[in-house]
Amino acid sequence: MPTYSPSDIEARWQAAWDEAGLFRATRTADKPKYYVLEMFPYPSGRIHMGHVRNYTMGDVIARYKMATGHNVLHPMGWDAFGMPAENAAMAIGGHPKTWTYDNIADMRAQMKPLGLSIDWSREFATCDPEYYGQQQSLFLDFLEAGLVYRKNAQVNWDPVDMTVLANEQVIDGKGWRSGAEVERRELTQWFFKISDMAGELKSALDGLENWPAKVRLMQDNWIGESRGIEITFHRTDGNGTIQCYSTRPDTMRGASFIAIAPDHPVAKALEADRPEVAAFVDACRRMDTTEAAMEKAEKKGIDTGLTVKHPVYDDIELPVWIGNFVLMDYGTGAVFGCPAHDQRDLDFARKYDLPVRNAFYMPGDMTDVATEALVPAKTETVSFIDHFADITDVTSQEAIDATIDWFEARGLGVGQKQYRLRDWGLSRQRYWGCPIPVVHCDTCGVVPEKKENLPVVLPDDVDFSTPGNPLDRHPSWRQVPCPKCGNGARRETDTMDTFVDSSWYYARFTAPRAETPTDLEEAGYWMNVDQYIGGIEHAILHLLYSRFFARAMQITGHLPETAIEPFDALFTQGMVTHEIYQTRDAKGRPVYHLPEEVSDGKLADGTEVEIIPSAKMSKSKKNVVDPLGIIANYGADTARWFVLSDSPPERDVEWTASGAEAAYKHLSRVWTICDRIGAMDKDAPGSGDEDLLRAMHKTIHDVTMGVESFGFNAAIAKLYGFTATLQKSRAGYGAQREAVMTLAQLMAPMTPHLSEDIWAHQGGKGLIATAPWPVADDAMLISDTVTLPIQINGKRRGEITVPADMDKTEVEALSLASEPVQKALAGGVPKKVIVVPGRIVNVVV
RNA sequence: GCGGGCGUGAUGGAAUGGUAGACAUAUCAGACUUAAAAUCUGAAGGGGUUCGCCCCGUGUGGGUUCGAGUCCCACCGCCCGCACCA
Repeated sequence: MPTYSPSDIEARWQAAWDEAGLFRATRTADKPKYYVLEMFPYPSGRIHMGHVRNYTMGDVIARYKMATGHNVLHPMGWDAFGMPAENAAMAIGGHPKTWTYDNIADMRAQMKPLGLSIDWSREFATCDPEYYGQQQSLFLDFLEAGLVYRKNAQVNWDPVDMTVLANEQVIDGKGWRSGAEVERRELTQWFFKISDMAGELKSALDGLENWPAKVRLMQDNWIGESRGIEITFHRTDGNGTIQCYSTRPDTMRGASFIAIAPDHPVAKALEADRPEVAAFVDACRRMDTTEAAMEKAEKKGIDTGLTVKHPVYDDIELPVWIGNFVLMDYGTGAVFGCPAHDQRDLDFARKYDLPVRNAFYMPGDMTDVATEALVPAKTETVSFIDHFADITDVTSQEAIDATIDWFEARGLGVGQKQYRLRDWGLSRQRYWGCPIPVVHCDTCGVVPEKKENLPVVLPDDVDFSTPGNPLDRHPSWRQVPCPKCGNGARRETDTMDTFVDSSWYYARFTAPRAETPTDLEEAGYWMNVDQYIGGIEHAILHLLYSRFFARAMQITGHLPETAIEPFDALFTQGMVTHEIYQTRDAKGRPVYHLPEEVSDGKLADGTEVEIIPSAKMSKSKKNVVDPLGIIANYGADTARWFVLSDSPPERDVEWTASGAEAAYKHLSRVWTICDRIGAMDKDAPGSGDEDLLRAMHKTIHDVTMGVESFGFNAAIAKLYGFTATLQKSRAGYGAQREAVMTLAQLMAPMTPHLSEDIWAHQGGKGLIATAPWPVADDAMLISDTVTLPIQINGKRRGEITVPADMDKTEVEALSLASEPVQKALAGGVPKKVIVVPGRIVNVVV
């Protein structure tokens, strides 16, 4: 047999799997189903190591589940709409559509050599009219169900991408993709009513036991529940009321002003008659264009001259101010200011000389608030000053609850939960996205497109020579008859946020060619996704939107009731990182070098490079390793083995040339062992058969546990260990053959090609991919004797080997008789002896 | 500021409260070779040693326990998420 030659092996077995149709999923009644899904890729045109790691993990699970008797669905598709296609069209010419489909073809060709157990017959791209047409159909159903609406709102405007962003897409005041400072603009936009489900999306997090706690917590914080009360303040001029939301009604006695948002209706009403108010409101709008500026902006206000009555103390009147810090879209857009117990209110009060009144003091310290607000922790007890609800000796939280009850009982306010989560704005002023299927008619208003007219297909003849939305400039595409009255009308030119596309693709995979968005029977069988795998960067956006969509699809009859939460288990994998190699040019600017240009810390011309610690692979830093190169040199199995080794899957793994080399060496070693065993004398007696088989069963046990618990690195360590044992074994042919075939099976989820080859060489029946997973024999896991460490006062001082089933008292007697214990006792009597059967003996002297 | 996580050899990392450092990398030594590479075998936390062993050791300090990397408390450092949210 020649040396290990992955390129021959891999192509051959991939063909064999294809021919057997091994990964094509169909419904069956005789096996439990298992749906494993990795977050589908954006077709950038090239796969990177992150993809390799992500899909390899999913593939390990899929192949393992297949071997353990599951009916596995493991699909793949393309998250194909989005800005890069348009940017490419603008930068290098061409069309987003050609660019995208060419990339998909390239990437599919790059992925196939990895030998993933994917059902390619279910493949689709979100930019296929077949897919986005169904998405438009969903949109219309959501619209009818009141889950989508249109409103005029302040939106986050990305001035570089020239489009609107969702709140979730604004990071540190900058666009998530362009990095540009986000501006506020007022536009009419479509919104998903995700905020209606805030409470449900939050409370259901508790049920997601197989999600990382971190992701649940991030979503929890993002949804952000607060309990409080909406209190009615009556205007002293008799012109109605102002509603204020507060989480601290217990400080009501200290209320000394009301602050309303610049866009509050009361403020807007004053603009016409009061130029100084209009000027202030206008300044608020113009000055605070960027999110970043808003965060730093000084707290400013203007007195409206209006006053309201204190809801409890009739004799107190509170001035109404407009404050630049009050947000119209949180709570009621109006707050009461209690300077004594809120730092921001105190700063505001000192600046504008408003009264500061304590509602309570710390026990034993009746000092009035001066420059620092008195804010007790929820569990702290404070001394209230003649509190109207008559509370004494209660914690801050109890005071809040009692006050809410008191207000509600008198009809002065209503207890409420308030969420931070806002509705999801989905309109984007882009070409390369799913058209929003509505028509604007001068007589009928906004009219949904008729379902029989779906899909509303993107026009191909568009011009990218100027920035902005080419659909807007298209000569004819917009002109359509109104679906209602038939008169001339205009198509909506906004397209959907690309996060809409990825919010339901998992459901579409269950019936990718259905003529409705989903097929309830297929979805009922395959959903939910049993194991979802992807990056932590989607902890909020994609996963929250998908959870909303699953609920919305259920309401509109597109998913069965069982599929409320789409992803039963979630695993967030770490990135693949690499060192960065840098030199400086004549002007001292950094110049980066690809890993293959560097050896021994030097370039080919001998220049030393500066090594910058490992970071996410990125083209700009040139710290990238191309999977195709690795596969060409070492084969897919080596790449797969490496990305699973060394680091726990949830953590980052650093790609090193030596590590990749080591993976290849190991696979070669396994190959050589298989070869050696094949050449063995079949009848020659061996020695140590039982030891080898015991080690084998222990490995079956450990690797199974490792794969089940996403401990791939630990499983691989055990496989290294067993390989070394097998390599040194002098056991007979039968035992060695059994050992190497089991080794191949245990490695098969990670290195499927090599495993198939070993299996075939050793005369295994059929394909290893379909062979049932080995089961550890419990009897072989228990040995006859066991070596127990002996501790004296908790420190290891020796060991004894005893029969595994030896009685506890006998073990104790033997331990006491052992040399180290005798030495430590020096003729005395131990204070205590602890014997943990099969584990350890501890003697306290 | 609020919420959460993590600190283990030169490096990546193992370790249901039970022999800390598995496995891998890098390093060193040996075998094979004219030599190198490849391959194989072995060493290796720090310090001491009369070569029997002994002492110290999982960020720091305390605690619980027969026994703590693991549990509890405080502190230090790093990382992540959120933040004008009333």
